[in-house]
Amino acid sequence: MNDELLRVLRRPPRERADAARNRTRVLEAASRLFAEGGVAALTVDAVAQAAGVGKGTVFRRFDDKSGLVSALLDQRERELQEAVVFGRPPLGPGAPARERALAFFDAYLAYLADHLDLVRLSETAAPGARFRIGAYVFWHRHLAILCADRPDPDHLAHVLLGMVAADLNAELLSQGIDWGRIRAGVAAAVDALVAPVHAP
Amino acid sequence: MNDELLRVLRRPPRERADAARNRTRVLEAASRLFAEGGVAALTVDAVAQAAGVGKGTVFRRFDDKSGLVSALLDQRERELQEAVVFGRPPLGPGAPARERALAFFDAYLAYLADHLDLVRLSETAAPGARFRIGAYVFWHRHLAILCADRPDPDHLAHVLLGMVAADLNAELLSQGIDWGRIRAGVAAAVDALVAPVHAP
DNA sequence: AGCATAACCGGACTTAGGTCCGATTGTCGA
DNA sequence: TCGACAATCGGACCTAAGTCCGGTTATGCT
Repeated sequence: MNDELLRVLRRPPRERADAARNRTRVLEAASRLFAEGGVAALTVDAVAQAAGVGKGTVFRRFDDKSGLVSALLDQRERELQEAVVFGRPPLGPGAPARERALAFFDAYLAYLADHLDLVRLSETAAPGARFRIGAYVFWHRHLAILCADRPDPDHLAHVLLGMVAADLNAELLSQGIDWGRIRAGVAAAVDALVAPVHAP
Repeated sequence: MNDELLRVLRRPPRERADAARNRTRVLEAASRLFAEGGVAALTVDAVAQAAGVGKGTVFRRFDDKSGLVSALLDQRERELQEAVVFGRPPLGPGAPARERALAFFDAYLAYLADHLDLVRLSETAAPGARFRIGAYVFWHRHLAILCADRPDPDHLAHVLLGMVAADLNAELLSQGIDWGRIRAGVAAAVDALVAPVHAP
């Protein structure tokens, strides 16, 4: 039982070398397949085969397909997150809440426009996947803090993020509503929703 | 070619008796399976077998699983639609736009609370299924008309409907946000978004 | 260096939605 | 009543996500 105690105290052993190598292989293979054939070519079997790895390995690393695609998007999303936390106003700290929110949605829509297919895949691979992605939780906190003076910031933040759901915006585009209208519409809504409670 | 002409002019032949009988059988089987085992029991194979019908038949009638579930919900949804078109204010015609919108969301949230699992299934069975359902198109028109004086009623109506997406609300419930908070939050958002443009 | 252990690997297997096509059967016109 | 046509039927088949488990290998301790 001394052994057990020691094992608990010991820091978790670092990732095995083969595991790390396989992770990068899988991500590279996925990236290449997507570049060549779009989302249609991005099946787990194809990725595993292209990476020279078993299917089980992919699922152990990334949990599910949604996780794999999220990992592909991770880099870009991280940049946006850092700009929000450490960047200059109005995206970063320092600007009034409403302007920060507007800046965030502008930046996020640009990101979405660049990666709509992949984001959509990561959000719809499994029902409810969208809300489990780390980035979603992050954006939700950010917006809830910006709306702190409203009656229910938690709910409002979810509603705001609903406007940038990949599925919705893919549908809007297919209906002929272009990114310009989307940006304008989102900005107007943010303006109306994040405004401080108006005194009558 | 005379034949062909006649065939075109002739009204489309009514649904074959066996086809109609099978449709009701499938719907009854689906309804029973759901009552007994919830959404988990609602697989297409199980429904087909319980209805004593081949799998192909189910798909021919209802296109896909989403269509089957939508058909199950059709009755209830129709009642709501009729109340909106022919009912008394504030849900029906006659009340100011903002009040009609508020009444609609209240009624829809009640419907959603009663059938969350099924609605979720019908909305997430296939990516983008939500927007193809007839009812969605109907609600979208209704709301766009109510927002006619806003800059982009089309986009705004989509954003408003985003608040009652089944997936989102299932997530909110699982996070401990109850229907009372949801109703209040939605009402506040509708109030802010549907308000006529304020003169500065 | 050698060994015990735990993590990792990978492919066979399961599940479920959706497609297809030969066989069947209802419907319409004569 | 009967025949031809077209819609319908049904189950075998396909695809793709996700699970499982016996074999393998890196790791860390002695």
